Amino acid sequence: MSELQRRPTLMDVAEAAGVSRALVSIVMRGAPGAAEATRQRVLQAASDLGYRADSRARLLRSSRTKLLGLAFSSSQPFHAEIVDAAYAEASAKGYEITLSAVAGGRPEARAIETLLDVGAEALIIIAPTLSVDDLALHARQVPVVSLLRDDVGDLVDSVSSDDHAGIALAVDHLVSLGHRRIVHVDGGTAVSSDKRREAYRTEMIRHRLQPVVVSGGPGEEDGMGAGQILQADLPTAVIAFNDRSALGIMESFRAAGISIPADVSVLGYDDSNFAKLSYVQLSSVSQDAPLLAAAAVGRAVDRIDGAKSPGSVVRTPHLVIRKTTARAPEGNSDT
Amino acid sequence: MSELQRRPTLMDVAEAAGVSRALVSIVMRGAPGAAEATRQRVLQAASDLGYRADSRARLLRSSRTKLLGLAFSSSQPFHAEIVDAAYAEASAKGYEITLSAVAGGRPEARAIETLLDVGAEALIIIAPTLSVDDLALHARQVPVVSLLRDDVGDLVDSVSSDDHAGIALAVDHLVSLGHRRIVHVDGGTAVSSDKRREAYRTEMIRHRLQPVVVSGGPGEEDGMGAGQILQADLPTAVIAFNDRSALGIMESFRAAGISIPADVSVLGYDDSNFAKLSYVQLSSVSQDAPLLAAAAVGRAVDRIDGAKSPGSVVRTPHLVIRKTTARAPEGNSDT
DNA sequence: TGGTTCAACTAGAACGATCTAGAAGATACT
DNA sequence: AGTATCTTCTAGATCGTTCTAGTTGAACCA
Repeated sequence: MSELQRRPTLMDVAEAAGVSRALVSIVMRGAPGAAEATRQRVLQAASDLGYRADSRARLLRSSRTKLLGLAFSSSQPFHAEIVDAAYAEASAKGYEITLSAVAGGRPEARAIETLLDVGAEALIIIAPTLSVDDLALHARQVPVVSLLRDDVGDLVDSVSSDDHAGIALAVDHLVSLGHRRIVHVDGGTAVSSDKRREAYRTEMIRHRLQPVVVSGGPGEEDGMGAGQILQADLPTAVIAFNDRSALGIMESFRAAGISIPADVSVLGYDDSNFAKLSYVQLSSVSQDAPLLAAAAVGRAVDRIDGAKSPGSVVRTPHLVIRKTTARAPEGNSDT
Repeated sequence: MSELQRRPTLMDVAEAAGVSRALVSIVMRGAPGAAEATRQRVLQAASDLGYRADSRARLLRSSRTKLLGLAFSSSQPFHAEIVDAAYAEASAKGYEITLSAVAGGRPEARAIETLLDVGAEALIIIAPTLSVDDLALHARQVPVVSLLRDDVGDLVDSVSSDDHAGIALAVDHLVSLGHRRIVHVDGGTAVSSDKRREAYRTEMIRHRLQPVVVSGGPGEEDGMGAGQILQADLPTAVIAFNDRSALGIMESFRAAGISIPADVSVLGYDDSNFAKLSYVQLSSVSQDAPLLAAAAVGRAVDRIDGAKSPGSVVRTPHLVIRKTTARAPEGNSDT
């Protein structure tokens, strides 16, 4: 019944159309050098046979794959947003993207192997955890672009978001609303947690305010825990490490009857999809996934096309104000 | 400085080791037919040169890619869970997986093209939206396994979860807790919404209870809307189309001061990652992503290895009871 | 001694595309 | 007419592997 027939080759199409292999190749690539009539005849034959070029053979010969390898972590919603955007950008530049996920039992190194095996011409790695040396090793073979991490040595490109600027936006926004007691719930050991914490400290001091950091983490649970601690001596505003943490903080406040933003303002980071939900409406610092993705794809393509030296691109995040931040409550002065 | 050097080939290794190309090939594949001493010499030369087999050439020749193509939707967290599990299962069976995402501007057809282009030997498509005819078309070329959808004709395999059994579990559970006024908030136009709604109806009738369906959808917002409606005449239990909808329903109840599960029990569907969160603790019907993924990969590999006819596998979901379901409140009799 | 068997190795043809160089035929120019 | 030029097409090499069919030489046996 459903037997798998051998895949037709250039030769089959050539015979069917009564021309040479080479000419079929010309027609299929849309290259110049074929008469219009013949072109039509060949295309007809090809579609009759259900011909589809074997990319292995094609790429073996031409050594161009037009393929960008993208390694991401399947458990991170933010990565998924970047993946989406990368597809769009790549296809606009005439490239395809192959994905490889870093999952539970699947280390980054493995994901990269796979990408190279299918012939990616460049690697885009979201938040690489590999050592600088390992990254450099791969960079000798193909251009490597690191996304969301910038301390990757000078052999690999990096595209990242300016954490300091993001936190500065957050602090400025809250200060301009009259807040003075602004606490930061940090990301614990998560990537870029250190940067954001330090940025928070310097920005607070710049405003001549007292920085207070409560330790947290990247998940809702971490936010919950931090929220409990904060209730003992409630500040007027909280800057969370990310949106998920913010969600936990808010949940803990709500359970205690603390109202947001009347009693306390909460600001997230990432502007994740769920921040937009009607019942969340979380104000957040947006890293703008589409822009980051576009920049990464752009770098990768430039490098493939011969741009000599790697460089680093830093994008400035922006603030998305929704319903969880408001003016500081009256008569709440600090130290 | 960082110039990309030409990738070393079998020939280079052969010269370095002073043997023929063929022998190097034998050694690299670990095939029998080389003396131990030579084998070591070749391996040494290979690692000195940093040799890594060109899979395009290899696969062109052997016409085996050991590659499974997996198409998924990047915006669905549940798909991500399946992807994770599929990786593990595939590598246990000696296969690699290439991913292709169905994203905003990127239709399923495009994703499939890409998978075939890189040489996938079989296609696993999560919740395919393609027509039965289109699927059959691809199935003539490679084995195709449909995940989470079973009406796909008899040329393609399907692995799905038994929606009727899942809903039956849900209804039975609530009935056993003494609930009689159980409402279903459906999934609107979402895939398998019809099936779950019908299953709910028959199961309710089987228990001689009055089925009541409120129309909803797959997102939190849809749940919110349905929650508002339900408040007018509160039932003792709600079965949501999925977890996200359940979350919306709960949020709407909470805002109205209705307590869960004291006043009303809420049951989700999917057992998503967030259902486990400490402040959610949602009871839910689990479709068991790892099992589904394993079954799909298993089918794909069997078909590649020559299993003749496609078949369909249906897995039975199970119930995960957490904190949102409890005994029905006393003295709340129905019609 | 001469034949068989076996392990260790190699030459060269695949695989299915692209690419280079050139042939054949039509057209234009002097 | 003779030649240059352009378009359309083709033969054959090539990419880096694997595979088939050997070849070589040593060991074994009667």
